[in-house]
Amino acid sequence: MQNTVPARRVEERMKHFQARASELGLAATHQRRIIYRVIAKSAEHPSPELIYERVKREIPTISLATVYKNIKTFAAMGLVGEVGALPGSIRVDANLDRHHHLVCVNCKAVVDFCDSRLDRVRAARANPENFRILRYQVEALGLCPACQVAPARNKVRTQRRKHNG
Amino acid sequence: MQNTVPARRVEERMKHFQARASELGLAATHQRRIIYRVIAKSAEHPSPELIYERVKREIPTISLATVYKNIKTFAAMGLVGEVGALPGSIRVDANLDRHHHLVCVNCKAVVDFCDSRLDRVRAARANPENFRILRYQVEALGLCPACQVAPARNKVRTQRRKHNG
DNA sequence: TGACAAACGATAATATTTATCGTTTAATAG
DNA sequence: CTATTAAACGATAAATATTATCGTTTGTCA
Ligand SMILES: [Mn+2]
Ligand SMILES: [Mn+2]
Ligand SMILES: [Zn+2]
Ligand SMILES: [Zn+2]
Repeated sequence: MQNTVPARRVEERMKHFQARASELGLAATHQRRIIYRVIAKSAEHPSPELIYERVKREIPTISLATVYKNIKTFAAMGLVGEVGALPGSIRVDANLDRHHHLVCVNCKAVVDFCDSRLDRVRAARANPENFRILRYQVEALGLCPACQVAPARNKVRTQRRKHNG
Repeated sequence: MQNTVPARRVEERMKHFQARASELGLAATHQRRIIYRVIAKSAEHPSPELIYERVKREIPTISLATVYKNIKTFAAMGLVGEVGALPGSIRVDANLDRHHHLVCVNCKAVVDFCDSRLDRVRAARANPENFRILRYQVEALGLCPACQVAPARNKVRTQRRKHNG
């Protein structure tokens, strides 16, 4: 249930990452490659904390600060997206294609939702506040299959644990 | 520029709040009335911190914990909404009518966006993940008028300040 | 008006994110 | 290939955001 992205797609993303990083003058350090790969391999929109946990398996000396710094750097450069639909920690997205999200209001699972009709969403009238609208983002809020049968308990944990014994 | 709701509307909301609170067996304390009124008077989707600042003007001894506890209580009972479009602190919404939001990606301003076409947003196909979709939520991300001319600096502050001299 | 559950205020604890700073390392010029 | 150096890293403190705990106060209802 790790919601893994196909290896072929992961390699495509790694190639794109290396190419764009090079163009942007972003040093391709070992840490950055591992951090990005962890993000690219996951379809679950992982939190910084979860990314940190997984990167630590490959680089036990990695610092949480390094993970945060690089998530922010990647996001600022458009190499990853930040999903901010729920309160709590941010969720990171390697999928740069136009898409929307299914969000479980119970366990906070976030799943990609590709749908042509959602892509075409636009307001009927110009907004009276005169915002310059850059893009529309749709969230379909509801319950994931697991939470439909057992809506009581919350499955996703984003929190750090002091003692992980 | 306080983005104030008309007094008539505020009084309607207060009436509704009192009625629903009574129905729900929620004690109508002085603190709760003031906290709710602060939320009801604002159209800017204030953060808990901002609500706390304003409530303090009327109840200088109010605790930040009381403000948080009551925001959560109100939200759990459906008396207010929580807007979670941006990272950082949550934003509280007294407007319970069906509506969407304009969000400034620069200063994080959140403005109500009522639009019939957005209300009718639905996916073209059933979602392959079999979520039970409860509602669709649309955010129009862009730049508010102020940030279109001066996109550099961030105007909204949600943060506490240690020294407020 | 008194009893009691609920709510409050103070504050500690936890969770999330960013800043600081000394050390290490990737990039590149020679 | 090595020296230089700006960038990145790791450790950790600090800032910010939210929740929990607990003793005191207050609203509710008999
Ligand atoms: Mn996604
Ligand atoms: Mn609103
Ligand atoms: Zn769920
Ligand atoms: Zn703005």
